[in-house]
Amino acid sequence: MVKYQEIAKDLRHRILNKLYLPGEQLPQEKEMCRTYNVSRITIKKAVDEVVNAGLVIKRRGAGTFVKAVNDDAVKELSMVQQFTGFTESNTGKSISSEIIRFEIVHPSAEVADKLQIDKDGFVYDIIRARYADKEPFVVEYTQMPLDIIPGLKRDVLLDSIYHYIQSGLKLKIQSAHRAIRAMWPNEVEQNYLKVDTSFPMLEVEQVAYLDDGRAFEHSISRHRSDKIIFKTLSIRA
Amino acid sequence: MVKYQEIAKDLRHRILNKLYLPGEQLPQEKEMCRTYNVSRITIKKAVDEVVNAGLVIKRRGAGTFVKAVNDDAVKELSMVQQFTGFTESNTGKSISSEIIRFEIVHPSAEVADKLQIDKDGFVYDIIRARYADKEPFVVEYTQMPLDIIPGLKRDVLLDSIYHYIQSGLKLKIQSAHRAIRAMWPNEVEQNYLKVDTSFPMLEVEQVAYLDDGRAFEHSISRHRSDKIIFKTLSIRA
DNA sequence: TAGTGGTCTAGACCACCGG
DNA sequence: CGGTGGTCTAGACCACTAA
Repeated sequence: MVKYQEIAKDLRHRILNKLYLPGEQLPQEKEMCRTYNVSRITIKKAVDEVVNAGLVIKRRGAGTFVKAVNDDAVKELSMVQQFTGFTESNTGKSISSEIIRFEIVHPSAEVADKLQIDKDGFVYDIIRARYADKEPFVVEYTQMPLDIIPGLKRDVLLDSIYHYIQSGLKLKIQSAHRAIRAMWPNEVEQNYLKVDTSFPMLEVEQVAYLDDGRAFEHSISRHRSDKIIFKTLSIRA
Repeated sequence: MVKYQEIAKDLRHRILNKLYLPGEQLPQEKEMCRTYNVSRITIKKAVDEVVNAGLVIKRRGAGTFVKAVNDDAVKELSMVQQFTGFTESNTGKSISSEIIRFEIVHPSAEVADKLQIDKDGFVYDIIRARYADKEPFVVEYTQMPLDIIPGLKRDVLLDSIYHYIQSGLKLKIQSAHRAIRAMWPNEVEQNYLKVDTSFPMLEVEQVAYLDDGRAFEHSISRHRSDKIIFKTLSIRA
């Protein structure tokens, strides 16, 4: 691990352990340079990481201050920093999947546009219900281009597609663009998730990208609203 | 505007105008240094802005590449960069408010904890219904500490609280922590938003912070699900 | 192995905040 | 006004990718 990450980790720990209290000013950047024996740009990069983690605030002309974030929120901030911003009530539970549909088709015009691929190409068209300890919590509709993700089999769908992409195909996932809405469940979701017509669902539509810039997945996930919360942190530019 | 922002703006425009095509490699950093006549760190900071805007991807050892993002998504990315990530179907409409409740009370234990204030202090307790061209779209439940936001009056609530905080009180808003869920509407929401018991709602719970680190607002907004989409972009660390 | 972006330095000047 | 963080330089070395 490089210097600025080490320093950022140290600052996070000091804040979480209340060595720096909410509202308190952190040491100035020049002083930190002496403390950690690094240049000022390195300190700046370290502190910026902690700003983006939501723990502190910088003000030109004034200093750097610890935010008054409550303890529960702080714990979740470390989660938000992960790739997904989801808090599912599934931690520690065993996840399994049921395959509802697994076909190869031409993409719809909409999906072809979102994935920026040709309408004449082929995509997997997958529908899965996912279970945590045999409790159903989400139905996922996924399309992925055949030529980017070759060799998909049923056993991969039963396990984790993302694991296959990263470990099996050695591809790297870079980012995801998401849109979140509330919805009613359709008939499929009512059946698999065991909810009635009026039960509210949280829909997450996602386009995900590899580190070469190609879109490799379009998916729509319809979650039972009692099983998921989406958390996010926005910092004003 | 400083150099790296100018360069970032130029790169964004080139990508949006297809001078750099999806999948295409951008000029290497050293070449950009010559083109823009700046140092490499400045180029790095400019390109990082474009990465965070979701338009390009950097790979050590390989280069910087334009993401295959579809045009609609690109347009919305510039919106996502704003403070709020919301796409309401309200652009260009006149927003008005109806005050349902406006009291000063002691905070609940939960709100006191989330705002990190004393339970013996006072907070405004506000409930508002908000309209776009007389169409109701959201009910907001807001608590704000009296000593941080003094002098709140009914006419401010009818207009914009955020405008009063920034222009009237000269305070600066730094960040917001949000949790998003799907829900049924309660009786108040059913009445004001003109929806029935089973209509799904998108709830956004928010704690907002000033640039001195103090939490100044806790709010819960219940949106008609047909009037709002929440958009977000996550990039893997 | 050649070429890419990632990290880091030591120092300079600037914009902004607060007393 | 002194002190803060913001920007920027010119250069060095490193880690990683791809051929």
